[in-house]
Amino acid sequence: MWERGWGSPLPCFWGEGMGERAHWNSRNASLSPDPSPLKHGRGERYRRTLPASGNLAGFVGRQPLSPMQAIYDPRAIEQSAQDFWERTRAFEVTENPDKEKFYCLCMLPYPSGALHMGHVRNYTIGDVVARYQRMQGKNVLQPMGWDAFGLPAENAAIARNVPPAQWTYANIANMKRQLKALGFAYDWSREVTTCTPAYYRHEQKFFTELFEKGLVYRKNSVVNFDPVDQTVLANEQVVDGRGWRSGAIVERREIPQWFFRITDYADELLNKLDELPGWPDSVKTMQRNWIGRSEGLEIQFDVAGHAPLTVYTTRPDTLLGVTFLSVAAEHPLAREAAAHNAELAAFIEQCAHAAVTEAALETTEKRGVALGMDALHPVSGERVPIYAANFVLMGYGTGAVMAVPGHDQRDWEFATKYGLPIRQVIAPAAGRTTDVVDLSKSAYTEKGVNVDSGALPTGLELDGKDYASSFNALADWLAARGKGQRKVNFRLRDWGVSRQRFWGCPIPMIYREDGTAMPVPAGQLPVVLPEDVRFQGVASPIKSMPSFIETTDPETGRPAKRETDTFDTFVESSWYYARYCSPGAETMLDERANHWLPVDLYIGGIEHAVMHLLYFRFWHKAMRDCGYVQSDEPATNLLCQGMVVAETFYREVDGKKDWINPADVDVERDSHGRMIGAHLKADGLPVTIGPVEKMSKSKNNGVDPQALIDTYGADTVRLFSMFASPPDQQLEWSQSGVEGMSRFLKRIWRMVGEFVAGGAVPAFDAALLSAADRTLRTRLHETIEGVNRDIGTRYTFNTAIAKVMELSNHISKFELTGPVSRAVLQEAWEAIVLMLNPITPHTCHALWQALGHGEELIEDRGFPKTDPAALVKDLITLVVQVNGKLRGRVEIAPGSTEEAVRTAAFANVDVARNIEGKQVRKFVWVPDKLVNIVVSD
RNA sequence: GCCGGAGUGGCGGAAUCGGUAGACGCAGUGGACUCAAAAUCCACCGCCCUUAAAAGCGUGCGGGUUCGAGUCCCGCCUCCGGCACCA
Repeated sequence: MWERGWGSPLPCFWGEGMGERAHWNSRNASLSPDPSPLKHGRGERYRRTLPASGNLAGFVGRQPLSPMQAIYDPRAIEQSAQDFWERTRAFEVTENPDKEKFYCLCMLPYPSGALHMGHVRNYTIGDVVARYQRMQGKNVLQPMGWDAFGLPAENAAIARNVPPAQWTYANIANMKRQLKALGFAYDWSREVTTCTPAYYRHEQKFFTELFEKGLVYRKNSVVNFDPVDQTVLANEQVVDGRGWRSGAIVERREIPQWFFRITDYADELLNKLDELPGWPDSVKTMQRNWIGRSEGLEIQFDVAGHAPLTVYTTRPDTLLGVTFLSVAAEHPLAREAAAHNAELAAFIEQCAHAAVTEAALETTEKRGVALGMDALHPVSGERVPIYAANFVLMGYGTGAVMAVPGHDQRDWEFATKYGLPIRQVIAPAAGRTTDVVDLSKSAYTEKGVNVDSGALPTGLELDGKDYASSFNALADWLAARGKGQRKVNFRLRDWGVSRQRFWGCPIPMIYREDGTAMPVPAGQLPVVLPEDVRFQGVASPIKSMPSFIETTDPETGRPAKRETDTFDTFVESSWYYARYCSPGAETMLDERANHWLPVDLYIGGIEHAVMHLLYFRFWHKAMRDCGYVQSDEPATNLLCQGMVVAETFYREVDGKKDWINPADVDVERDSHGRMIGAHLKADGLPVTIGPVEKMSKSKNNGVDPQALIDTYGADTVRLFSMFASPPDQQLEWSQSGVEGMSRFLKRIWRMVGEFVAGGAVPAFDAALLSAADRTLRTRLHETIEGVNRDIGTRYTFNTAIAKVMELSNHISKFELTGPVSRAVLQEAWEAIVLMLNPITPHTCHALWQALGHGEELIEDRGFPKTDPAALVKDLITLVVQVNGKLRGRVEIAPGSTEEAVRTAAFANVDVARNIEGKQVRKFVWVPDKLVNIVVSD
């Protein structure tokens, strides 16, 4: 494990012997100290010390100021700052019409037991933005809560024989303590826990409202069924086609389930994406593709003696190329044909055990069996065979598709495999001369012009027509004969919310004696999930609990049964953001929600790009249509963070990899710093270096944030998570990188200490600035400008930190040269503390006091502002290229004319050498930036 | 399979609107301080050829556009996220 401990709390304080280490003022000893009176009785402060850590509880909250200790002691600093925030309720907010609001929201955590680095990263990003926005004078809401229902609690309950509720609440307590230790500026008075009736009662009520509006319905849908455990399995619980616990071959089963009509909102969910400029393009593109709006035709194929088969296609132009149809294995037609076809029956049986995920469907080998039935082509009247195929699912669309092997690659592969005819009816359009059509090698899938359509009925000419014309011709012709119609289709499917699990919100429905369903009346809500339960096996306890199930029909008083399924946990996470705005409200939301919504910045993992973020948008629109909110969209800006990854190490034992935590490994490097080997600390023997992968239990490469906080302090952990990479890319964990951040904080601490120990600060007077003072001020204000842009608009916290580091490097080289040099340094240090405050708030809370201020909330001080006068420069460096290659630099006044620049450029000795004896062809001038002299021999 | 990303020194990354590739940090090398170590401070640090200077090469691979490409276009490769019951 990580080395723990806090270094030695040396009784050594600034002003008592460390002063001569302060190199800038020791070099310039004659310039300081200033004899003028001290600002706030500085001298006295250095005589007070923090008590030894461990005795802090009695200290914090009563002493007015923490004196500055020579050694950077994160434990004491962080405890003191956190106590100050808690004591003053610094981050509790109420609606304030006089201030601009900013709602900063992070995706709420699942209480799995302990924080992981992904949480730390997510919540640090949120906290940096929240504190920064507060420093911009805004009224910032930053809440936190718990996505407390879910599968892992049931697994823990089964494994340890504790009720899921007990496990969940214990995890919440632990993780809340960890969040507080990281110093996040949350308004905890708004905390929500989704597994409490106080939360889910509103969701049950809203569900019944949606039911009354017709936005909820019940239909059959496929699940994974474990025949041994007699239970429904999540996709994650199916491993290689078997139940993860029982090992039984999983079966597909159709059971009735509740659905939200999210497809009613498909058009709005799609169109409103165009009005979300603050969302990443990648997420909007994924959502567009997920919704998948398409325009096509629904076409009927007659089947002798049966109802016609309806297929949907976006390529009706290829209709004359149809050589067979495919239906799902569960299709009634296939079932009927199987009655006297053993091969087909066996195939259907096999399909009943196949995985149901789209990925599995698309990647498993396409197979099929002929039904021995034909359909009639609606245009040509030809007989085309019908196949049962494993890549068509009942329930998605009509359960039947038309196959055009000449112009669809999947159909081509199927036809090639089963010897079905492949017919070309599309040829490259004029101008597409590079297209090669060789149907013996692959399908031609481009849109082109129709050819070889054969003998067509009068009034339907296709040959020579392009995609749009043949689409229209066929749509009209088929519609006139009742064989087809235009149809807008969506890939998006309705949202199935029924789960056959215990640890979820009960679906508030009642089944009457006649089997019809009705919602639980408002007066009888909430339907409370019993918390004190023990699992007998793996099934949900309420499914065999008469006290839960048995009820009465509220209209007739006759016996009735409750629904025992619970909601998908995405339901709870679809509206928590709104509930934060109305804490304690008797209804789901009250007027306060409209004050705070929409969320100004929503931060979370990219893995939620489609499902959660689409449900979240859908729910907001449904709430709007029920009168709960006024806005159309839940969040105006979205920031998706990357994963946290780490190196992996392992040893092979009997061909099995035994993964070793990076914390337990020492790495050897060669003289260039390349990693050449690693060995286990415990036994000194070598281990194999694996790839860099997402932190996970299975690869044992997770790093415990708590151990890092204990060793380095929360600010170091926060600083590292923000510095190591930009928020939207993956973050690679590095032990030495964390140590580097710790070094930086210690260095800043020491430098501020040395500066303060240098004595009083003269008043700032621009007229007295030396050249060096002016240069430092220019750098300072360039930094302020850059950091404002990086944190406020670009969200590139890594470059903001780099800029502050660069500035601190300049300060360490800065020499006092004028009467107001110390005033410039005071300005610089105050600005640095303010700029770093969103990222390392505890350290900055202490440094701010060290710089002569009282204990106060830095957020209310405001973020530093750029002084435009400080940005003005006398000379700038202009780059001179010859034929696009850098050959020289010239110093020139900003705003110089092209002629002046040309003269200076040609006068440069390095440039002259490179153009000597050559002819100047062109002179490219980019004002105040560069010139490019194009020459030839 | 489909959808969306990413690929730059030994490593994480910077280059913000097509204009100086490698900011900042880590690792490493040399030095100062120390009895010594740790800590700290100073210097160096893409590759290649060099005493040095200068030149050449260099942003996953192959082409293209441009005075100029990490950045734009076309075609690939590899890795990562998602694919509807993990959250």
